[in-house]
Amino acid sequence: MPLQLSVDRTSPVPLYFQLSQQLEAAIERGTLTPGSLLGNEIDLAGRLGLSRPTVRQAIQALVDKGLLVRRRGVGTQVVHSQVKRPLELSSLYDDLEAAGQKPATKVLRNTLEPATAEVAAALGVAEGDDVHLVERLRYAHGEPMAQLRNYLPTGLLALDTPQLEATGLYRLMRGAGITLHSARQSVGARAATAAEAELLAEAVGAPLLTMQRTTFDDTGRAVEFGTHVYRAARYAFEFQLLVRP
Amino acid sequence: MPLQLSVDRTSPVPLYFQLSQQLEAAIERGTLTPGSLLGNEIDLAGRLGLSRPTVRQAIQALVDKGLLVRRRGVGTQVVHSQVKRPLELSSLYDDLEAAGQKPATKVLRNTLEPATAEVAAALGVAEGDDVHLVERLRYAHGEPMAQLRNYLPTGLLALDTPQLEATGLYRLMRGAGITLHSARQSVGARAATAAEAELLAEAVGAPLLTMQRTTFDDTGRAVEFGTHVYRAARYAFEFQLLVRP
DNA sequence: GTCAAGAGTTTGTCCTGACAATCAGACTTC
DNA sequence: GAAGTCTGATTGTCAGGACAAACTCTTGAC
Repeated sequence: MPLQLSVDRTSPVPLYFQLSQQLEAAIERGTLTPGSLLGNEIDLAGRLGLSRPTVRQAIQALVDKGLLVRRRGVGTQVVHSQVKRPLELSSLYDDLEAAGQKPATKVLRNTLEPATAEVAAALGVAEGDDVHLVERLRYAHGEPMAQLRNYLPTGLLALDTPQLEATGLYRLMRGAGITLHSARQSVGARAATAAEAELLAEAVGAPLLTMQRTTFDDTGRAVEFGTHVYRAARYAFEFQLLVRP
Repeated sequence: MPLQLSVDRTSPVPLYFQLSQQLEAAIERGTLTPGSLLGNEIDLAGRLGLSRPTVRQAIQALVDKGLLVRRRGVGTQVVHSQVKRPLELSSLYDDLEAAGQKPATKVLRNTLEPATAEVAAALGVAEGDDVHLVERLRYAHGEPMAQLRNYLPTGLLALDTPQLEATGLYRLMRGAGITLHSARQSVGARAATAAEAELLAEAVGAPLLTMQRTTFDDTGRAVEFGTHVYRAARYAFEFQLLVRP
């Protein structure tokens, strides 16, 4: 009921964003319980000394995140469900780390190779052009988990093997000033080949989860193409998704 | 360059939505080419006889969809990449239909069953309570493609077998006035059991793609829990996802 | 020629105000 | 008692204006 909200007008952080974060924190903390009404926008604006559009912008951000639901004539309610996060472009590294499993990485290859037709098409370069190839084996709890093979255009990023073993590829890219925008993914399954079985300590023919992903930055340039193979017995993709209204 | 834009003020469709749809259509059609500037918001508003907030709302909708990128001091650009759609909560039926493969469905079971512990937990009902069980086999091009098993709480929807064979489950739910809000999914892989192999015309031990999904409506109520099995040789999940800034 | 400063452009944020559409509940009427 | 009807509450849409922040390009200085 108390629900302390306040904004700092001297801060460079936008007002709507401050409000949005405070509301999200209150939901996370349980101060705003699922199903509870938020109180109407006009009052809220008045109490905070903000205008209604600003308050609406803050609320809209949380509606887009799936945390709130608005109903005309009724009000804005906290959605009561196990919303975690609406599927981000996360790396396996981050996923594992978030799950509390300290991931380890072994770089198997880090070279320049001429692009095959498939890679060239995905990255938008000419066939035969040199591209970076990074092949890694990722472990969790000391067990091999996945074989990750990534292709990157040249001249985008310095790929340092020690760094690749210490963190994830996406972090390196973000750190290099590349703003990831979207990705096209394909998730399937197939039986393990002899080489894969050897590498992942599985039997030949064991089911593997496969993922192909092309990632684009905000200029539409393909910045990465990866074909990955996961041990199905050890890993599954978990995600939350929102229906866009 | 011409780019015919106009809004109909007598229409009940919101102005920002009319504009947003026209812009999206122009991008789809190729009239607005990737990388091209959209022209500044003030002018655009003036030319259309709209206010700037309305134009901004229209543009924002497309930015959220990943079709446009805004840059302060530069302008709004059409993102040039193969954006299709940012992963909707789509049913297999819709997916197949969109791919031009006429899907067929055979209902194997449509009964009431007591909920197991797993189903009860997913749907938020008591263990042993009756729930609907719908088991279907889905075909594409006359070939079996997937086994779909769905559990639904009672009293939500009339599950008519002929209707289930004619369309997808999600369409039925939407038609019954249920507004889908979010879903929690898990995608994995495993080897086919003897029963699954028989049903899907695969060999025992063949890799299968598995998906579990719990769907929630906008009140946070679980409205469906499904465990599905796809022939990995015939199907893969394809989707596009956006990085939320 | 190179680098820095400044001007102009464009989006980002925020305000005030107004009316419309929709929903829930109380009220009226039959 | 049941059905329709009205009323109040709340979000949805739209206008117009103002200033701030970030980017690009030109201009100027060295």
